[in-house]
Amino acid sequence: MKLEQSTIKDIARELNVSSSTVSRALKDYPGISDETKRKVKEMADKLNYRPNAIALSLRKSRSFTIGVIIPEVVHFFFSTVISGIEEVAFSRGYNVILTQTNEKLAREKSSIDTMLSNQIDGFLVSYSKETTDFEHFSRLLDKGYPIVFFDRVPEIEGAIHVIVDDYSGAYEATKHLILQGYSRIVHLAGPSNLKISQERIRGYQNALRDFGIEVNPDYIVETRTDNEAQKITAHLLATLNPQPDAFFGNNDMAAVGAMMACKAAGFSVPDQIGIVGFSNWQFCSMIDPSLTSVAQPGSRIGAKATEILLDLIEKKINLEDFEPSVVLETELLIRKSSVRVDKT
Amino acid sequence: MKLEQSTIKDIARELNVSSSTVSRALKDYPGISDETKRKVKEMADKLNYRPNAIALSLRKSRSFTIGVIIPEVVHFFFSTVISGIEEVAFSRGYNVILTQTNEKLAREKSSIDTMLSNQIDGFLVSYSKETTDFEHFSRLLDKGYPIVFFDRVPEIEGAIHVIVDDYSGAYEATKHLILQGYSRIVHLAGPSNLKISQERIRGYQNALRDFGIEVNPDYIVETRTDNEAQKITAHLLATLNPQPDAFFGNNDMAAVGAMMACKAAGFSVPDQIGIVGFSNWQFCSMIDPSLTSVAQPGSRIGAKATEILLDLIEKKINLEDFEPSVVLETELLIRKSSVRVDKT
DNA sequence: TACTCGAATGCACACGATTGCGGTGACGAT
DNA sequence: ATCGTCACCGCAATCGTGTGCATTCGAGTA
Repeated sequence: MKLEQSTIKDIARELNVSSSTVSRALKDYPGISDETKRKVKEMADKLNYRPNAIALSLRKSRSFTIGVIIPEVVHFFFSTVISGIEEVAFSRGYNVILTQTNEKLAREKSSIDTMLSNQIDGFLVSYSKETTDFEHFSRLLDKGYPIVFFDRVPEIEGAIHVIVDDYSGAYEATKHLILQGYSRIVHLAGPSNLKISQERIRGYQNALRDFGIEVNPDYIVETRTDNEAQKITAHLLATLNPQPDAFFGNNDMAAVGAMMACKAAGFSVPDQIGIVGFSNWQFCSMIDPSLTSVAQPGSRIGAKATEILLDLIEKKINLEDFEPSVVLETELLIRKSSVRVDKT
Repeated sequence: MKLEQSTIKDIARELNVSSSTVSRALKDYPGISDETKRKVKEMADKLNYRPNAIALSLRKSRSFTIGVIIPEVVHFFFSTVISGIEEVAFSRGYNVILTQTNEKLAREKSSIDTMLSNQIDGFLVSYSKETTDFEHFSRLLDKGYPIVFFDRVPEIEGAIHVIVDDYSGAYEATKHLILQGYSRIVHLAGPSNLKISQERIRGYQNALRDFGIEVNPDYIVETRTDNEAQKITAHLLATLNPQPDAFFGNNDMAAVGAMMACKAAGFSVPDQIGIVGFSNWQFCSMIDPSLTSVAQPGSRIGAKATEILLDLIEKKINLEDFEPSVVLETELLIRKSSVRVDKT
């Protein structure tokens, strides 16, 4: 029932030396005889010694732990980001402590608090949908706390971002639909307080304009939950005039919802109605027709954000002379849901 | 640029009292005057004091942190488990530190090492596919370290498990196919060293037997990666004699792969070939035809495992008088892929 | 012999919080 | 004047590790 780890003192006692000697011997300090080093290391091995990271953290005011704050774990995109984060953190010897906010601001704040208590070395944050005021972040930034935001990023001066090029992703998706002959394209948009939603709307609008299609505000509809896209689409199909012939979803769930609604209403996809999603979730290639989607490199986002954060922590880079925003390219993966054989 | 948190000493200095008094005042110890308590708390507030969890951990040999070791983060089932874990841990004041093994044994071991260094209070583990020897776990158990295994569980004496009833899940799925009139049912099985795979195979076999259908070993095929199910299915359709009329996948990816292969080969699902998956991934209801699947309550598994672990850590329960295995029920969600209109 | 010098090692404190034990001063009782 | 009591508070050790400085010891030198 004893969980006792052996400590440096145990080794010291066994060998009748002081703990300082043991500490130095283990780290190959000069000024310790080879003989002693050998004996210490042997004994450490024998006692199955593991340095107490907690004690180390206390001493160095460094925990070698980074805190990740995300809205939801059960979300394909975020899970890939986490994976990227974990990969880089592990390889550089850092631990990852994880919380999800479930899109709640209160939870976001309290997570930050407990992480601060735990002396984490830095934050990786994608904030909640409820978050409109960023004071709790800027306060940390002012104190010099390393934070890297990803995906959902606040407009705070000096805050470092890692994002995908939502604008051009949306632009390319919309352009693709236009080139396939669709013209009455509905955008099922995301929450308007998120910059990513705004950027995607902008990309959508500009693509339309560039091809001489008028932007109709009725064609931009905000969907809040994952499930309501289907209902909304059914409603739009029944009421919009002229009737839309394509749907561009802010995410894949919305796009799939739209697809189901179209099918249910008797339209064929892609012949009558084209559909494009955003995120390239796993199921895109599994559904019928397979869903064209804008791929976000989630794992690369996580990896890149983590690299920057750790560089900041280790002072390899300075906040001042650092490019505050890293933009990763998206990729439009064209599948069946948006490719018409007959392009009339 | 100062990250300095204020400490108990700072409060003490400001107020000209000793740090012990501050500590006691903050925790409402008796023997401290109300006046002092008030002043201390005020000052703590003013200095934005946050207790240093690291120092506390060192003192109490408790970190209020649990370690989660899973094969992969980017996996619908595991992400729901993580979500459940995080939920319970957060509500009980624990941190979650996360690593993925990517199915590598070496990574599993090294993760355990760093977590031990970090003095975590207990482990939640689903081991890697490479893991066949459990010595690194049983050694910890022998030392009295709290571990709760979930989903993939080792056969170690005294190890606590939280699993779903894979056997009856598979049994019900197979039974459902049989009742729908399918009889030549292929099982696309998982890695045979995992108990969950074995249990699912057993459920499949027993259902067949109970309905008087002979178990044909050729109809049980192991699929190792997520992507190969499609190829394997195509091959089976071309070579097996008699030709199968249903596929029961060890997971949803395999089932979808089978579905695509069937469609590609010109069979209609579910009329000619029935398909059932396992896990009830999000996309099950989004594909066409929607996929019948055995739902695993991932989030409940995570939550339950965490509750048990924390109870163990807090000695609310004893290993000795504890039911070592918690089995959660699965639920067969019947959708279109397995329901024939014409049951000939 | 006395002195210096370098190699090897120990002492003591720091990191931040907790806690058993003992100290201080006021006050009342004898 | 002495003692006991009580409320209130401080001292110092502790957790495990790292590190500046002092110490020890033996060898070498004048």
